[in-house]
Amino acid sequence: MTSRADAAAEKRRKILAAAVHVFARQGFNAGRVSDIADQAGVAHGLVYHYFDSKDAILDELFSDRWALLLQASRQVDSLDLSARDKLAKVAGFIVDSYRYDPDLMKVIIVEVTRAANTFGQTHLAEISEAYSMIARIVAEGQTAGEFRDDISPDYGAMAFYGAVEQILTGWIFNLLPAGDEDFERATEFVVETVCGGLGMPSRGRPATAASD
Amino acid sequence: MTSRADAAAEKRRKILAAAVHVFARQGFNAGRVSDIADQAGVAHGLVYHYFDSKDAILDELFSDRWALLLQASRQVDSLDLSARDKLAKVAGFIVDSYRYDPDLMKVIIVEVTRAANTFGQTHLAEISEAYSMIARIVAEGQTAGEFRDDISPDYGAMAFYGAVEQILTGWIFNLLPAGDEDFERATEFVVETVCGGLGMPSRGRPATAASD
Amino acid sequence: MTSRADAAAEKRRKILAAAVHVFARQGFNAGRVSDIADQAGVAHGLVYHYFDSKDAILDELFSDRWALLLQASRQVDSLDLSARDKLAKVAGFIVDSYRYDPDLMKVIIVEVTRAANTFGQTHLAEISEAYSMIARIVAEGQTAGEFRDDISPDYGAMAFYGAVEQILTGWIFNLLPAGDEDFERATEFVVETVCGGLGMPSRGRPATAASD
Amino acid sequence: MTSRADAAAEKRRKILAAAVHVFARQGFNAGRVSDIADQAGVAHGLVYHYFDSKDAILDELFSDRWALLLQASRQVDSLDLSARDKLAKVAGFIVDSYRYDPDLMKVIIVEVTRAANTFGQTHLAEISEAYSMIARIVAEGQTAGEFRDDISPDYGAMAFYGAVEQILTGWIFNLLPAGDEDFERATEFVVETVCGGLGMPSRGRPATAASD
DNA sequence: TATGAATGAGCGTTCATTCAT
DNA sequence: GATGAATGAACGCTCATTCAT
Repeated sequence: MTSRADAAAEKRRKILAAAVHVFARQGFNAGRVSDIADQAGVAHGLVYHYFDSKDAILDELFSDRWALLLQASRQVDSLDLSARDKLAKVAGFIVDSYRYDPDLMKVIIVEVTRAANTFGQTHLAEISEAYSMIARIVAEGQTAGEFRDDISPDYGAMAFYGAVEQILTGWIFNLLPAGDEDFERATEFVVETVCGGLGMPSRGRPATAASD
Repeated sequence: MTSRADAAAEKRRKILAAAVHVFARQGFNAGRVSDIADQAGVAHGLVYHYFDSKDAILDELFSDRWALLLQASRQVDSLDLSARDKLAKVAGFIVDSYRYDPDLMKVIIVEVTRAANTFGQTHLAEISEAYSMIARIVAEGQTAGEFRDDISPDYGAMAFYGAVEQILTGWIFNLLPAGDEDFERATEFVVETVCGGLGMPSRGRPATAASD
Repeated sequence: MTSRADAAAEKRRKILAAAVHVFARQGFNAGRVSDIADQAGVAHGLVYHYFDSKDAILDELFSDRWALLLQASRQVDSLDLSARDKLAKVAGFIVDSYRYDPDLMKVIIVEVTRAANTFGQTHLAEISEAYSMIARIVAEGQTAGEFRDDISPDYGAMAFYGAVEQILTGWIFNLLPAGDEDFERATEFVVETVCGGLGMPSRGRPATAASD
Repeated sequence: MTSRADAAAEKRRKILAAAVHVFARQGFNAGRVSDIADQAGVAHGLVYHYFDSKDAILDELFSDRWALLLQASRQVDSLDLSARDKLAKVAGFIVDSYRYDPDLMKVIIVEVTRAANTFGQTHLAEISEAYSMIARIVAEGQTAGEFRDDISPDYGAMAFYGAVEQILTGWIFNLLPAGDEDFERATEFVVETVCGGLGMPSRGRPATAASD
């Protein structure tokens, strides 16, 4: 009975997947609606039956995936874990997102989270919610005495998220190896770097910060 | 004597500045060549007297500024400083670049360093040279016993650079306060986060990493 | 059933006809794509739905018509006729082409067959095939003893074709009367001139050439 | 004393020569004024000191050369020669013109004598004067009983001129060999073809023309 | 004379979007 | 739902011409 609705939903998904493919390879601007239609195997007019505009496609692509990230972060935050482990789970989720669908994450990172004049602005609320969520985890870590409190949670969160996104950027640009084991170690490396610091643990606390 | 040549060079600079202005506000794609000409107060044809194409303008904008970053990094690396202080100087240079000309750095970050399909690809060699330079500083820190050596210098460099760029992104998106004191503290925060770690110093070595 | 495809093909033909009209009056360079669209009564964007470029329109215009000329020449050559009658048929075909669609032949002659730097170069193979075909007819006439053999077939062919094209040029420039009877006599005149010669038949063979 | 005027005239000639070079290689439309200036080794603004416009350059190029042709034809006509010999001298002059300065003749043939919408129209009077001159020679030949009178002098003239121009076209397109001996034989071939006819002299009068 | 910076009209082309079928 | 013909705003770029120096 729902076969018709199913078929429609199926087409819709096909178009979204095609858009990911096209945007990842050509970029949002260079990727034409007709390229998406070709990739999806439909007439390009049909794209407008399912979506209001080319922008709307990227909007949906981003929002859907980002909602998962927000949901995952929210859920992680509610668990009874150390701040560090929470950050590890968030980083893991992002890395796995890339691992599972690199094209989609590439599109999101390249076309949205840094696109200050276009989609980044449109989705600013969603994006900053993720940052806030991470900042909250950091703040909780500080409150719990797990994290030092001389670093603003906002800055800490940005540093953490930036480090993670940059690793993905490294994969996107083919500057970092992207084998299975690399994905597995990446999360650990990032968390270890941001939480443990690059410096030797024995080396006492940052003289620089103290003396400054 | 060279007044005519000077005037020409001056116009050229004016067009570049106008391009920065336009690209920062409208983005590279939405920013029209005629917008740049208007902003520079010249006929749009003149833009093509000084530049081969719209692309060439952004290329030059990026390459000129990035060359300064590479040069500064190279110079920093040659100094007799701890790895941490070297990273601090590099981060400081990037932050100051933004402080001195936020529009230009916004353009670079938004339109180039993450633009995997367009300018990022074109300038990949220059971009990755910066990453390599940072990785070298990390590696030297490891060799000197200042940094732990269980984190790949490449990943460490990416984490460090990503953290810095994300702070700038925060400013660009107006998500982080961007007053004078903020600029001043930012460098310290990032370096302290990446080198010292968010975790409490007393907390010994990362249990996670060790047990994993 | 194929009404839609038919309508599309019809539009395509309409655009080609409009292009002939525009190119014949303004020349290829001065004739704008939007002029063609206006003449065809369509939006100028549609021109690019059917053709790759403005150049492609002229390419097709030429190639289609020239193919007919080549085909006609080929067919004529296969008939059991004297060389003179074959040339008469070829000349007649060209004259009739002009008579039937003077604008198209004007475009071909003005924009292609003499355009050594642009379209003439592009279509050199097609153009020279026509010359070769004529040269072959001349050569066969020589072999058969119908034509004298002291004139290179290549030169003879060029002289013949040049004479024909020049008559058309005369019509194009309005230097020769172009009434129905003129078209009818033109072929005869050209053939008679080139085959029979302007000189008096009784006058024996070229004293000049011999004495020179 | 006139050294300054001489120098100026020298520059002027240099620019004309450069224009010939450029127009012959790129065509009138594609050849830019700045290309001409480059070729002449002067600033492109200077071109406008000597010429009113780009068009004016080609106008002068054509008119100067064509005036020589008209003058030569006029002079030939005044000589006491057979019509055939007069035509031979005219053809020889044209062939020699090409031989002496192929680029200039290429420009004239490609950009003017067939350019019905642009320069051909502008110079129609000059062009048609040449045709008339040739037609007069033919007519005189008929009056003198040297040429048959069943071919209109106008058509005969067009056939003759077209044949000559087509030989030049063959050289321009590299379809005919263009060695010294080729130049020498070319005139003879054309005159022999047009005056003597391709047909065997013995062959009596054209049956076709008579019966048609 | 000579330079080349400056102008701006003009054109080919692209492509998101609409809509009749 | 599905097609793809049709639209037209928009934009990068060219280049003849002008003119201050």
